[in-house]
Amino acid sequence: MPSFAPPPDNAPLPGATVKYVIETLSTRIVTQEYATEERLPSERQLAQDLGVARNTVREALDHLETRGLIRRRAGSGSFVTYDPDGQGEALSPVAAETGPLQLQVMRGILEPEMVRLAVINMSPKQIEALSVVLSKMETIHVDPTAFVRLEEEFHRLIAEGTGNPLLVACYNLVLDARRQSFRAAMYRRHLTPARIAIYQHGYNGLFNAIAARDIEEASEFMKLALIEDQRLLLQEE
Amino acid sequence: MPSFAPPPDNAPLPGATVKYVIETLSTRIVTQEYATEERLPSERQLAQDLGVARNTVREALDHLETRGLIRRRAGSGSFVTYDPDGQGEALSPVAAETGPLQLQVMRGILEPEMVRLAVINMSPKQIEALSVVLSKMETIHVDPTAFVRLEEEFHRLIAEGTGNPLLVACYNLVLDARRQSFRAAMYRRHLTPARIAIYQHGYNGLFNAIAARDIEEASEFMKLALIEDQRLLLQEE
DNA sequence: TAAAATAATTGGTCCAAACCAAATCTGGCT
DNA sequence: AGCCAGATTTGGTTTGGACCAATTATTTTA
Repeated sequence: MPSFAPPPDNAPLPGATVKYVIETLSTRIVTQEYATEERLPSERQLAQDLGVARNTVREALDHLETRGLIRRRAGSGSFVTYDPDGQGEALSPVAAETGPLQLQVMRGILEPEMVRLAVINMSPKQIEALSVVLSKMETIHVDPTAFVRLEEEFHRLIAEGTGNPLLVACYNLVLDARRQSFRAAMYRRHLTPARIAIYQHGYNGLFNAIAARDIEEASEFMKLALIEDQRLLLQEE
Repeated sequence: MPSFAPPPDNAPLPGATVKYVIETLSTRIVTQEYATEERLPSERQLAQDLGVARNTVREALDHLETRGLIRRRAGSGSFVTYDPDGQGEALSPVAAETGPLQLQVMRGILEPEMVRLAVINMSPKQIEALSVVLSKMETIHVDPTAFVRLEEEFHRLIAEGTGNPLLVACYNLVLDARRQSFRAAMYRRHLTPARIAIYQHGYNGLFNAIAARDIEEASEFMKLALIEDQRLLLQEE
């Protein structure tokens, strides 16, 4: 008989160990805990540290490699290829032809519903991952590039929290377009420290609403973040 | 020291076992030794027959699944999805892992808003194109495959009618997933002539609402079509 | 000191076993 | 017949261990 209570967390629950490792490592990479070009610990070491079998670590690394976050060399090690300042990241073609207004429209459709689904479906572990990203965000006060990157990770985690692969795929397109828009905005120095502080406050509220499983509150915060982005992206000068 | 003699073959040589299994199985599938829709032997059986571990068989099956040759259902078996009669348009990977319920959720989010934007933005020429597809649909009374294809075209035109490339890109993913779901539904002969007639009536009303620029009416018809699809895709037998 | 041999480390591949959850099959009951 | 409970089968996940091949570090040797 299945129990109503959520799975007893903290240690990876059966059937989700690989995902746990993927989450853990990709977060460390995106947050530059493992810096670009850096060698990450050996598979055997990671296995021991994370308390899983080496096979499991390998599966996770396979995933990271196909996602282009790392590259592996036999006998040498696994190296971070993910580059935050990736000028060279190939944006999907749709991102190029999507204007800021069209982006906002699409986000306005997806995000409020997305966060509702996420609030309902996110596991404690996923919420924990969210909090990790949030706390990293709170340490940033100036660097717009780093902040936007973490913001994106935050959004991605919410999308994945819905458990809907189709929604995740769609939202990835949205995030691509968003990244492109923000690149221009950062170039114009619109993302000032003052603005960053505003965002931090908003995301903090959003996270608390999610953690408290308050659907409407979370949806409202999501809309506020969207409006804030709108101010940033659509302002003309 | 490497030996001059060629590797003692017949049995897979070390370091190429997975490839050997992939080769063997994909050949059997493409040559229809395992026919389309047929269930192939269980993983444990294959492992024994081919003289390898079940793990190795699984790795090979993973590969075949991502290549779209087979589909696996826990507790049921692995089935050949490869269809030599070229209909086999490669579905995007997300379509494969999207369940009918998840598809419905995503459509419920996108379509009502999408049709609103379309009603506002569609040019007379685009509406004309819609009417052409609609009249083609009305000539079909039996053939589910042809009808579904036209239906998809109808939806695609609406998406393009929004003038939002990002939305179009997202909705293409949705249509991919929808096509995959409908494939199964058609196989189970759920799309009967009676149902087709119901759809035709609905699409007719939807078109009239769009042509009349009646936003709310169009959105309502769109929701009705979605509910009808829901009946078709989520019905159990 | 420089080159060569050797050891240690690292990712790559494969195997064997155990357990889970979903789906299916089976036997007995009404 | 029809239904239901339990045994069985099937894919899904994870563990742990063994060996290989590429690389790097270390030691030995000329």
